[in-house]
Amino acid sequence: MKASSQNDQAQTRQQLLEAAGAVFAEVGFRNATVREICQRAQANIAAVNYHFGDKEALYMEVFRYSQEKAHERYPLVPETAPAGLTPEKRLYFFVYSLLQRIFDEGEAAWHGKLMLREMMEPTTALDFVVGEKIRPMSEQLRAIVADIIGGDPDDERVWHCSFSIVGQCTFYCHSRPVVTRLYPAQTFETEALKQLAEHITEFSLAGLKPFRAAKK
Amino acid sequence: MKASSQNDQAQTRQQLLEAAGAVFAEVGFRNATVREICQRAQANIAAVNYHFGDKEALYMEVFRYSQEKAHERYPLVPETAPAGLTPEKRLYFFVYSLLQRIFDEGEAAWHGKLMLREMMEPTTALDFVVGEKIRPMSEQLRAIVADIIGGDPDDERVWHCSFSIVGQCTFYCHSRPVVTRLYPAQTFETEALKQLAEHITEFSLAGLKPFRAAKK
DNA sequence: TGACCTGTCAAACGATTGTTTGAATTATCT
DNA sequence: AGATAATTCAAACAATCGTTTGACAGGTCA
Repeated sequence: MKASSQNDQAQTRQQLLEAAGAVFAEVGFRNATVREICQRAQANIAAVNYHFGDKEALYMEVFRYSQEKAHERYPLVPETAPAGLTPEKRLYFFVYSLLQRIFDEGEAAWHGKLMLREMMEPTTALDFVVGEKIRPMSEQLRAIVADIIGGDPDDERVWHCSFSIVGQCTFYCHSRPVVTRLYPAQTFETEALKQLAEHITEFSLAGLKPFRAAKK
Repeated sequence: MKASSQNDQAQTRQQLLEAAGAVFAEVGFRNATVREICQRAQANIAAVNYHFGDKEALYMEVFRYSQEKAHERYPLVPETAPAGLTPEKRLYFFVYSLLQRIFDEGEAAWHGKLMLREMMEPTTALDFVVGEKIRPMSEQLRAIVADIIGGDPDDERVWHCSFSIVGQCTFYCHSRPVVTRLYPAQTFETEALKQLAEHITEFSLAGLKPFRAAKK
């Protein structure tokens, strides 16, 4: 049939992307095998090399693909939060959105996990994702922090405070195996994430206070 | 000669341990090759299997070995800080000691990096290190936090606050490639670590304030 | 000295990796 | 329908992995 064949063309590529995203996120680039990716995608072993060239090119494509998915699911704060909000409310939205990204269990979860792996063992994909995604998020957060404590978004104080906030969020993901062993009561479903976001926001808003009013 | 042979016996084992520690810390367990370890240790390819059985047994031995090294270099806070200190001072010592462990560049650095890798891809070694090292550190930190905000060290509030503190510390290590790309001004030598410890302590002490006095 | 244990070494083993090949199959277009 | 291009497939490729093997050297104890 015509329809199925047309689908198959793009479908194999798509299935390879999704299967590769899952596998790369689970075991990392080097530990991922082309055979398993093709098996999950119900494609032939040669499919990766035919459609993408080699394993590394597939990896880069997966990065771009997963970034789109993550962005359309969890847009940046300015797009999702009503304008004119207080900086404190904007901080809460930022934290909650970041936690959601990180702990998403579905397809959009690849991006978070892939980024975590990039942080440990950077490849050329990291430069891409830093410039494309992380830097805008950093500027956004630093703008919020600067609104709260005053001063320029490029101040060392603002940088360190924003790192303190992001560090609290990423910790639960980076150290998840440790957290679950240490404190099994901690879960990561929707309601728990909300409580976590509230805690981190409250802790951070209070933590920012001593850094206020240092206006030159 | 007698001496050299006796030395060689233990010496090969020792060199294997140190070489393996370096390689495992650099590229992780699965990506580390027995050939490279033996090459760095100036030993034969069969040396690992002869002295340790297999690659995994070597990995566990490296974990134990590096833990000893790390502990004798950066003992826990109660051993290094004078007793009777205020909880605020003890928190600073805890933060600074943790940062030192994490960013040590020498031999003792293996342990920190190996632990980071365990958190991403846990093996059986993680259970060992959590029970042996991380849990005591967690209890220590939660005792400090409980001293500051009151309540039981097992309160959910205390747990989350201690995670907020540790998260700030580990962030710079977990996300180091991102931090250096985003904010190249950030360095990690002794003086910078001290300033970082001061910032995190100040941020955290202020952040703890809203959680005080919630005594039942 | 001669038997015995310990440790080292080069060589090879089987398994798995990413990639390539050439034929078979399917879709596209005149 | 027939020719052409695109895609899939099983099989094999060379390279690398952890591990095993058997020969060889040196020290110990009878």
